[in-house]
Amino acid sequence: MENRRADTIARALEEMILSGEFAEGARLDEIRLAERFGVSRTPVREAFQRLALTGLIEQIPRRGVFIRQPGAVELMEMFEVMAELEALSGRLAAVRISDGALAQLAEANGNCRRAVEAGDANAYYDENERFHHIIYAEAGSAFLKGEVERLHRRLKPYRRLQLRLRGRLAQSMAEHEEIVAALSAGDAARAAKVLRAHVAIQGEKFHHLLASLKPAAE
Amino acid sequence: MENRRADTIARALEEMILSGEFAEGARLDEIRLAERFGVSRTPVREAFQRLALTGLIEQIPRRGVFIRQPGAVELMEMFEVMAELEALSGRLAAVRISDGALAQLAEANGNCRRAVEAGDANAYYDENERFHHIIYAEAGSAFLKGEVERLHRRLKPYRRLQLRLRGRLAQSMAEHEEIVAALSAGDAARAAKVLRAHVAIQGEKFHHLLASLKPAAE
DNA sequence: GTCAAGAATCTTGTATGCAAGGTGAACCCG
DNA sequence: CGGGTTCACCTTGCATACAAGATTCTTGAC
Repeated sequence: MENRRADTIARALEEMILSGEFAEGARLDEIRLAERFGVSRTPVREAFQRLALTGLIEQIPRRGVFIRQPGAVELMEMFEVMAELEALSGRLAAVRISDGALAQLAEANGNCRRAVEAGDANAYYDENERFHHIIYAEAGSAFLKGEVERLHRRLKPYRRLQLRLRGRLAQSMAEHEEIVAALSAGDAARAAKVLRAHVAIQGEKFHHLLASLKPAAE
Repeated sequence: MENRRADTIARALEEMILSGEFAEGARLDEIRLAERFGVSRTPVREAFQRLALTGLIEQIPRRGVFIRQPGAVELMEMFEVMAELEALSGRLAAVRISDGALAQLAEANGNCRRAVEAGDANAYYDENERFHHIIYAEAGSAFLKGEVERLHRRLKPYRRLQLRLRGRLAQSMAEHEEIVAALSAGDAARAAKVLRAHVAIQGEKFHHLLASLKPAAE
């Protein structure tokens, strides 16, 4: 579906940006990146086009492309939209999920619990990823899956960050239990409600985190 | 924010595709399009990149780009997601909308009513556009606005089509009245519910339309 | 006559060259 | 000495040339 090198570069760049390799507002030098990847400017420029569409970078004509980290307000907005899409996923998955997927969900959740007990935020994070992706898939809507996964990727680093908040792991775990219960019961409304809250609270937590870090921000 | 010519071409191509200028599955010839627009292949290829991201075309490596019209199932899925985003817009707008915007909404709705009485589907369509865009804007979330407008554009031709269904205009009009009432009352839950139904029913109507047109489809 | 293999051609993907626009610095004038 | 203007350099945007892969047509063999 994708160009060979341009695709590779786009993914690599996305990874680099999301992992915080570049400072906010920094300019991305086409030539330097091309040299770094061992290609010409063309595939780098194509990668820029894609990342600009997803909002990771901003292209200013005749000026260049710049790293664009969303501010606290925009992040809240993104989590807000994410919450709705997750809620929809849950509502659909509640009536469509297979027994096998339910078992996988329980397994991922078990791994999550063990990670919480071990205080291993990274392990929790990984299994949490798996947990949510199962729900996306079981919603049975290819389009929704694409949209929600796109936003999921975009919010990845921020979700990870807020997991560090004290007590958030345990709370998140409890929410997961509720989600599994609702899905197992086939209770669409409850699954939607719980998932919406589960995601929305992440946005709020993150907002708190930001506010405590830089009081004069935004 | 955009490249000069590549942006122009992307918009022109989007318009051409959405207006049904190309057949389903047709290949888009870079060279021919470049000649048609009077530019080289480069900006055309950049435009392709963008359209591929929005799902309008599909790029197959070393094969070319092809028109990709969503099938009935995918359209339903898209309307389903759209319904959630509209519902969120309504829920937020209900508590944030200004008096001025409410007046504009009432005005657009009045124009809609006159269009219905005149049986003018096109006029209704235009004012309907305005009506929804006001709600998107009044939700007060730049990110949500971007997402919902993107989907709105994508679904444009299909929404237009289903308006031709007998009785749909009057029904849609009644739904608009309810939406205005909910927003005026500041009733977030009701606004969300009505808007969700208003959009979801469009997907269903469209499905019926397709089913009646080609019984052996999908 | 049909099927398969190979070559020619066409198309995409990448590299590089060139032009236009913008930024920054230096120089001139007040 | 400060501010404004101009010039030079740098970066992006576009065009074109080149390479690699895919398709199709032709040719040959069975």
